[in-house]
Amino acid sequence: MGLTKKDLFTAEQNEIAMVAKAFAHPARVAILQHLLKANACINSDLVGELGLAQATISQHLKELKNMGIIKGTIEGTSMSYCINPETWLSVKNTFNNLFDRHICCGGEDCC
Amino acid sequence: MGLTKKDLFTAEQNEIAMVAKAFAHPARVAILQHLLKANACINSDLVGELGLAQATISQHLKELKNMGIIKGTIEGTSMSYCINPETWLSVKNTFNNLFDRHICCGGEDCC
DNA sequence: AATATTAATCGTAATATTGCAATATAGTTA
DNA sequence: TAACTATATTGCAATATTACGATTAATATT
Repeated sequence: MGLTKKDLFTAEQNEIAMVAKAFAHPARVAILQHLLKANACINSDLVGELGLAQATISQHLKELKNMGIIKGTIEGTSMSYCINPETWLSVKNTFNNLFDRHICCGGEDCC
Repeated sequence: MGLTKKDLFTAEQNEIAMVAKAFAHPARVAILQHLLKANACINSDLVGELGLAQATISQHLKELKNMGIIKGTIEGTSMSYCINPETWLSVKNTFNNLFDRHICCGGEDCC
């Protein structure tokens, strides 16, 4: 059907899936990488940096902001976006908690 | 249009986006979590565990296998899936390389 | 006030994803 | 070899995502 059956899964599973979507599109990865490098930037910076239309960038920024992974503050005449440090750390921990659960293969084959 | 313009982005950005999709659906997260816990499992285990149809599970397993994040070996009459340790480590490193690029905010506000 | 500048939102089109029933395939067992 | 078991594939249908032009809104600048 194309409708994710969220009710079948745990809150943690839905949470991980939601956060992973922040990274699941190259434009959003590019935006995040640019923010990591530049510390902060505005919509028009990204329109120049990536080759996407202003409306498209704005939409990706909105999604990232809804996920809490970036935040925007009014900077004079424009909106300045940056990484949300608290969420960033939380996302890092969420992923590493998952990554570190793989403990098999202490040398021998595990499957 | 709904068509991701991959050619606008770097190989690394497309790679991260591709890998993130493994985690961007709760059913796939559930499958990976089950594999982390059980070490290995077969399609029918997952059909019982999650509430999805056999065909749907099979499709998610196929995607995860295409991404290289799991691998399947013939185990008697059925197909046994497990985490691919090499890819798992590589994905962990890819994400942490990104996570660790956030170095701002040594106490003061960064944006 | 008229005019830029900047970004958000709306409307729409195209493509992608999700899910499942039905069917196909392959190995196993009676 | 016929029935059974287990999984993959096919063929839809429904929903989600991506992208952009056009419009709107809000603030500066002249």
